[in-house]
Amino acid sequence: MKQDKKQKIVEAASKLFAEKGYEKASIKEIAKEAGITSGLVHYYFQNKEEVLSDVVLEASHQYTRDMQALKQAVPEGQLAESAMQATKDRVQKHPDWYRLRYELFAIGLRNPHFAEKVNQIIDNGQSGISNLLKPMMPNAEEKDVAAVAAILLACFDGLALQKMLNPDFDLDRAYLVLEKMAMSLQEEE
Amino acid sequence: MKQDKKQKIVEAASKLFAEKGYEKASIKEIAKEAGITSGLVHYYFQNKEEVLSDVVLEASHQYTRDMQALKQAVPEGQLAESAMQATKDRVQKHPDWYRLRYELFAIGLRNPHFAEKVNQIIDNGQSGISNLLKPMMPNAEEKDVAAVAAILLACFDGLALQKMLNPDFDLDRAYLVLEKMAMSLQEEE
DNA sequence: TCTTTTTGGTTGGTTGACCAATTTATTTTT
DNA sequence: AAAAATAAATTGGTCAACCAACCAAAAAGA
Repeated sequence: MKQDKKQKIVEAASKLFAEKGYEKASIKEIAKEAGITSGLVHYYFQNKEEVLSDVVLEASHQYTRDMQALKQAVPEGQLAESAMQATKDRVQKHPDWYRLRYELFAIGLRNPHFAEKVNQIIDNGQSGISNLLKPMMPNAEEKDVAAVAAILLACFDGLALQKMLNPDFDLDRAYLVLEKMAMSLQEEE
Repeated sequence: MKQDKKQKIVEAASKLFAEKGYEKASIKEIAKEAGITSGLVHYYFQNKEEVLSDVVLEASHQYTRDMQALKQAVPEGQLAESAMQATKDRVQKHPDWYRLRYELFAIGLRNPHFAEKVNQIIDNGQSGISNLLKPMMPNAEEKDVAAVAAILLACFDGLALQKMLNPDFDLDRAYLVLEKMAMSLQEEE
């Protein structure tokens, strides 16, 4: 029950942070979106920053959950291909997810107090990708696998950004080229 | 003279938008940073959004200028390598530049009114990279060159983000791997 | 009854927009 | 070239709107 309302607040905040940005999303609005009053937000959270903290935490878990769900739903041979496809589809299906992501990136960059927390979101994604990558690069050093994961993650976010800012952007072709680049790396090892 | 003060406002706004974000950087503060009073900001700009517009415009020009300067300063053979190095160095030398960039990305994503303008910043970077790439991929279709440029740009931004959020991130290794990936693409064509 | 949850309204402070008045620069007239 | 007139630049402050934080009291639940 308590968790219920708290969860609703985090969800409402995530949505509004993505839509209007952290600063412009007021606590009253968040409360309204969650179907409660503003006072209750302060009952569960000391201040707005604490709400943001929980939003960041939730965002970092979400990707891990999705990744593990995929891992269990798809045979190992097609895992890399499916992950790539799923990531590409996510741009169209959950633009708010990326909007929130970029909002949090910006907050992390300008607020050292949150940099570490926002970094967890990236780390989560990176280690998820690394796990998929390891079986495909058996001879590579762990650090190189991490580097490739970092690069792929950067591409996923960056290409999503370009597609969202410019609907004419050819996301499919970009992913085709990206796959080619990734594959070439595999053969070389 | 008129341009002098206007330019100062844009510079001050760029700095503060990068440091505190668009919403939290007040017009009074921007004016103070520029060494004037808030009323003058409204003399040159109708509202805060117009200031942001000019900041975006200036940001999109800056990269082009830097790119062209590099093109004239470095022999053609080392151009790709130098551009890569310069981009890597920029993370350490001008973190504010990336902070502003991500702030603008977030604004563009949540504000359709600015999406197109922010997209210009990306397009500028992309076409700059494309020009460097073309001589290296003579047999590739133009669309593929653009795709590679989009991927590289995404990597530059994403890796910079990771380095800034986490100083322990091994940027050098990531760039090493990235170069390897880019090179493999060249050989294949 | 006693505690937890929830409300609704208050408060001190900040902000963007706006403007009347003053100063500085430019042009015109003598 | 000095003086007068006009235009441009700049100030300082006002104002309504908004917000985060807070709290006393009501409602719900145990």
